[in-house]
Amino acid sequence: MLFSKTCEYGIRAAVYIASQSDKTEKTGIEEICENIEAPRHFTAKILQILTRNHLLSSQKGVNGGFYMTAEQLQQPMIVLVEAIEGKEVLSKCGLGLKACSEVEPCPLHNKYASIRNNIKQMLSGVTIKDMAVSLQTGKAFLKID
Amino acid sequence: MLFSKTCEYGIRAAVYIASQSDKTEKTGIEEICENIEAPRHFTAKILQILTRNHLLSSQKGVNGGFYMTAEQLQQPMIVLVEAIEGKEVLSKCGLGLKACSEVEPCPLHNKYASIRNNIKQMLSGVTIKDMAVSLQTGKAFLKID
DNA sequence: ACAATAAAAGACAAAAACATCCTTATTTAA
DNA sequence: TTAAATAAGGATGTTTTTGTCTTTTATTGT
Ligand code: FES
Ligand code: FES
Repeated sequence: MLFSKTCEYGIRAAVYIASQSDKTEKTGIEEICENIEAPRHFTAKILQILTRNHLLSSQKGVNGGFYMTAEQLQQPMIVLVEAIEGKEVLSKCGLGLKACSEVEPCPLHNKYASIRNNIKQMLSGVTIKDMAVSLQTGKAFLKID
Repeated sequence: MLFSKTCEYGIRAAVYIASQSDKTEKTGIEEICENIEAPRHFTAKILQILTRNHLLSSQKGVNGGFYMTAEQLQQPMIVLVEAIEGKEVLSKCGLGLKACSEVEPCPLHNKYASIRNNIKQMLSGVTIKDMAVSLQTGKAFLKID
C-alpha cells in the first residue's frame, strides 16, 4: 500500500540498527537480516543507498558493520522514505494525473491531499530513534515469530 | 503511492463512464481512453475485471460499450479499489510484517493504523457518482491538457 | 606483511506490473 | 442474413521490482 518492499526493508533495517546503537560493536548485515526477516543481498543493496545518503554509517573490514550517529538517529522517517522512494512521492496525484494541482484537481484531490498531509505529518513526526525505542522497550516488533 | 497504475486507470475509467451515464449511448473503450489518457488495451483488461465484478456493465456489438446502472453508480470507491488491489490491501502492516496486529505491532502501527483508517473512510465515503458529478460540474478533471 | 572479515559493487535471475496485439464471441443495423 | 462494430479472451512482449550470486575494496587484528 504505502511503501514498496525496498522501503519496508530499509525502514526495518534502519530501525534495527538504531536499536543496537547503544552497544559499541557495529551491526553486520547478517544479524540485521535475521532480526528483520529480510533477504540478505537485497537488503544489503538498500543499506548501500541509505549509507550513500548519509542516513546510515558503515565500516568495512574486521569488526565492521553498520551503525548510526546521534545525528542520524534523530532523522525523521520522512528522510528515509524520500531517499528510497524519491522526493516526489509525497506530492504526486493519487489518481495518477501528470500533476497534482488545485487548479485542475482530480476528483479525489481534496480528500487525498488531506490524507497525504497526514502521512507527511506522521513521517515527519517520528524519528528513527523513536521507533528504535519502542523496539527496545518491547512495545513493538520488526518481525513476527 | 496509494494506488497501482491498474487501480488508477480503473478508477479514472469508471468515473468517466459514470460521468457519461446520463446519455443513452454506451461509452466505448476508445472514447474512455482518450478522455482519461490511459493505454487502450491495458485499460480494456481492467474494465473486464470490473465488469466481471459487476461494478460496471457492458454490451458487445454495434452501439455497445460500457455503462453503469443506478446501483453501480452508488458504489463507494472502496469497492472498486478492493476489486482491483485485493480485499487485504487495507489491513496489511505498513512495514510489511506478516500480519498487522495490536499484540505484536510494528513500530509504526499506531500511527499507520490511524491513517489507514482515514483512507478507508475516504474510500467508503465517496461514491463513483460523487466523483462523476465533480467532473460534470467542471470542478475536477481526469486528465490534464 | 598477511589473512580474515565485512561492506561495496556489479552481473545476473525471477517475478510482478504494465502494456500490446491478435483472435473470438456477441450484438445490431442495414 | 450478412457485414460491421464492439467487448472478451488469450498469447506475448516490455519494464520495473525484487532477489541472488560473485568479485572487489577497505579495514583490522595478528
Ligand atoms: S490532483 Fe489528484 S491528488 Fe491532487
Ligand atoms: S503491525 Fe505494522 S501497521 Fe500494524
